[in-house]
Amino acid sequence: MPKPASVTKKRAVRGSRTGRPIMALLDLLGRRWSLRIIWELREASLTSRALRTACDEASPTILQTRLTELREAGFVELVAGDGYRLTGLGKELQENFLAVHHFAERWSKRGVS
Amino acid sequence: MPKPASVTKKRAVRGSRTGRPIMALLDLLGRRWSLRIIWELREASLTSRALRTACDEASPTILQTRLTELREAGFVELVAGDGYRLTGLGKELQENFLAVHHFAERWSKRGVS
DNA sequence: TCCTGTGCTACACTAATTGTAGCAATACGC
DNA sequence: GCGTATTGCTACAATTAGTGTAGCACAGGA
Repeated sequence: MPKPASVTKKRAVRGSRTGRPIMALLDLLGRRWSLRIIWELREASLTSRALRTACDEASPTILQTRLTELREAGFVELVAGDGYRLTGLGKELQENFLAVHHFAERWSKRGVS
Repeated sequence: MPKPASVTKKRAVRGSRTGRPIMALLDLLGRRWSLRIIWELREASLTSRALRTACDEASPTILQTRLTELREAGFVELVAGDGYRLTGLGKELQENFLAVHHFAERWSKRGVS
């Protein structure tokens, strides 16, 4: 059973002190693997192991850290027997990134010097 | 022993080897201050000092690194006498983030526990 | 029982980021 | 000329964040 992770001390999102939510979000998403995790969960829920595989065998330490942060932010949830998946809020965020995805395709086609 | 750290050695975007541009983009944007820089340049060009101020006095070392990466990616350019500004490509990317900005506002209004 | 898979953590190591200081070049006013 | 201020940018030690490997406790299934 998941034990309440009590000892997470520092997790306040940088920029949140400014009172501008975009700063807090930009900071959270600007941490390694955050965007990638949301991206990989875009279609189906994944177990922690499957997510690790999808994320190019990233370190479980940092994946676990990011998952905790994303869960606290309300973007991701852990469903018993089904692994991690996006919440409604997470799906909303992900949809905003679809545009970025399409942009990435166009971007890659340009001479990136 | 501390190694002789030469600057600007490795900057290939992680994930680019997979051939999936979204991975390369997610990795580039997932580095600290990348998203923030694009955000701060959304309306006007800024000199390096002004950008540093806008970015909460972030270290010039990393800002310079990110600016170089973003310039190589074609999102940002340095205009003599006018500082840094988004390119057409950068503006395009930034527009995709407007949706995320609006999302951030709604996100902050929810009980973030 | 022995497997296997899950979420998750410990640990030492390496890479990334920070903070402070400072450089060379340019442009001002004197 | 000289001082001074601003630009883009860099050095470097210290700190923080992330990596990689190993392993834990728990929950089925055979």
